[in-house]
Amino acid sequence: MKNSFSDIYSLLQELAWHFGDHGINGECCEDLSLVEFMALKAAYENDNFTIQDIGSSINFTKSGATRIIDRLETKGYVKRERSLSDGRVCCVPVTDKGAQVISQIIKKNTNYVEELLQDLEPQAIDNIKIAMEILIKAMKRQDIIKSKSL
Amino acid sequence: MKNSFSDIYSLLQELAWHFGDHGINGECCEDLSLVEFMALKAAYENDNFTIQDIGSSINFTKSGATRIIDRLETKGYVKRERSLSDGRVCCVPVTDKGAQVISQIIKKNTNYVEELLQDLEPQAIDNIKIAMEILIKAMKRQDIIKSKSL
DNA sequence: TTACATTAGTTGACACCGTCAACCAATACT
DNA sequence: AGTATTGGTTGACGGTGTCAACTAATGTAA
Repeated sequence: MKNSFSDIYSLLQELAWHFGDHGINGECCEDLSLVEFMALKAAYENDNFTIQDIGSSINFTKSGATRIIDRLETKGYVKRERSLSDGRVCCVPVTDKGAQVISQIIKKNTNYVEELLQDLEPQAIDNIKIAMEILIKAMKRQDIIKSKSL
Repeated sequence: MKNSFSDIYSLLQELAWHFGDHGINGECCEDLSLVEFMALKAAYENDNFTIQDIGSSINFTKSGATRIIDRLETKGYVKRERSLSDGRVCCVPVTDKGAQVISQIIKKNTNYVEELLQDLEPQAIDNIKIAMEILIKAMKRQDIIKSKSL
């Protein structure tokens, strides 16, 4: 049983490496690094996300977040808009071009996953999905526990 | 069904992020970055691995590999040894200290996974393991196909 | 044996990237 | 009004991987 955990860890490690910075997602798409993609996705999925929100959602300092938004802005994927209710905060709406690039990346990677798994039984595919959902749920719960204990 | 693939992709993305450079493994252990850990692990698991072997196993150029080995060497985790049969190649044996740090990291992360999953039924844990093995097997097969088609 | 080609590894210059600390401007507190 | 706080930006910096040029060892062929 103990051994199962270490197997799972090493499998996770391998998966993470493959889908991380240095694997298929290193190039990600056109002109986005993985970090930039994650930031863009965060902005895309959360209306009125501020720069610091984006930073903390990807574990960066606020100056790091500023720099990433700089890059995304010069690439035309987001805009900076001062909040009307509070002149300090910057909201970062995603432009049409940004939304387009996001969905393009997601589509491409979804296709990749489909290629990977196409030969499996529907049942097996579902099992994979369920297994990963359980894992991620456990991960998130753990995060909450850790953040409380600080 | 199509939708399952996109779900799985996004779950994979999340997992990879969590276990990647910026998540729990960003700090990895003591004084190793994730990249360094992967290189050290590659050297550890393969006897007589050369510097370029290590580089290609983590998708780096040979000069990148040299730099990583530099760091691992100054930290005392590997040694450089010219091959006796070919004076050009460097083998990179892992020192005792290196082996120790590797097993320490693996242990720590195994514990983390155990913490995550301890409340699950043994059956569920096994399912997770099986699901991930299938995924990785598919991944590797795909890699081979891709490398052949180049 | 000499001359040329190839291969493993190293190094200097460089560009990219995220952090830190100092800073500015807007808002909140009293 | 005056001070403290907060969101965001910027300059300086250190860390890191690449590229191209290099050295040294090996292979090849006359």
